[in-house]
Amino acid sequence: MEYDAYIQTCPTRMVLDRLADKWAVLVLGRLDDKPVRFNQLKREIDGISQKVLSQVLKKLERDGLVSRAVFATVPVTVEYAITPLGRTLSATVDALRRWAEDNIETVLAAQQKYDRAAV
Amino acid sequence: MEYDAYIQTCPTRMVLDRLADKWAVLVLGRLDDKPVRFNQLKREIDGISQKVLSQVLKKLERDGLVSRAVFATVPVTVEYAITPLGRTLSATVDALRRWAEDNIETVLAAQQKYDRAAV
DNA sequence: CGGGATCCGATCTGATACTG
DNA sequence: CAGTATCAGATCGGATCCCG
Repeated sequence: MEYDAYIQTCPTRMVLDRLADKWAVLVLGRLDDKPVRFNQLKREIDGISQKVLSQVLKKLERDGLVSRAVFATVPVTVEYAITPLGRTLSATVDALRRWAEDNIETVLAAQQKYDRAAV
Repeated sequence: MEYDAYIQTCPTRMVLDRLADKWAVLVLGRLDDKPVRFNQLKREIDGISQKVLSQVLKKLERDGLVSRAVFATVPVTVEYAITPLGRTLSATVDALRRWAEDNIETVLAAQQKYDRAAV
């Protein structure tokens, strides 16, 4: 209720709120290569429901990170593509991806140590 | 149920799941300067409840991103600090922060355009 | 001071069904 | 094909009370 207003005052929080949706990151990553259609995205992103995918795409489009193109074929074809703005964000997220891959071992080790101590 | 098992196979998803918690990022950012005590954190991070703060700190500690030091004062003092590992992640997140600040105008403009069109 | 335990309403999700 | 609408279940988050 007041959070929406508050969020506008903090850009970082806003962007993080978007990325907080892990699906958004996966969708963006998937679109980074080339435009993809709705059901193809659904098939390629393991575990996402069509409802959530549709919601995520709408948010990404609203933020100007993804574009939506409709082709008047029968049946209709809709292609989602990453925008130049989306691409710059994607590049930034890549740094995070690298961090994750580089440090996953360390994190997993820390978790195991923590869990053993907690018993 | 099976998601926990799945997540282990994808480092990026795991790290994103941690950062997906917007509070985690805020806590990490706040600890980046210097160690802080529990209630001080609660006061400084606007809007967080003590329950959520406690949960977030536990997760960050489990991941080895934050350390917890207890001092036997009366009453007891607990100080949370960022670890070297946490610091490297924090640096990566900073890139995201910069992207957010640099592009917030563009994103807000896109949102307004989208909302006008949707009417 | 630094939390844990509990209750409870708000939110999110998945599954299913339907449409242009 | 590309979605929207709906409903029931799971999860989350805040508020409150309590303890060492």
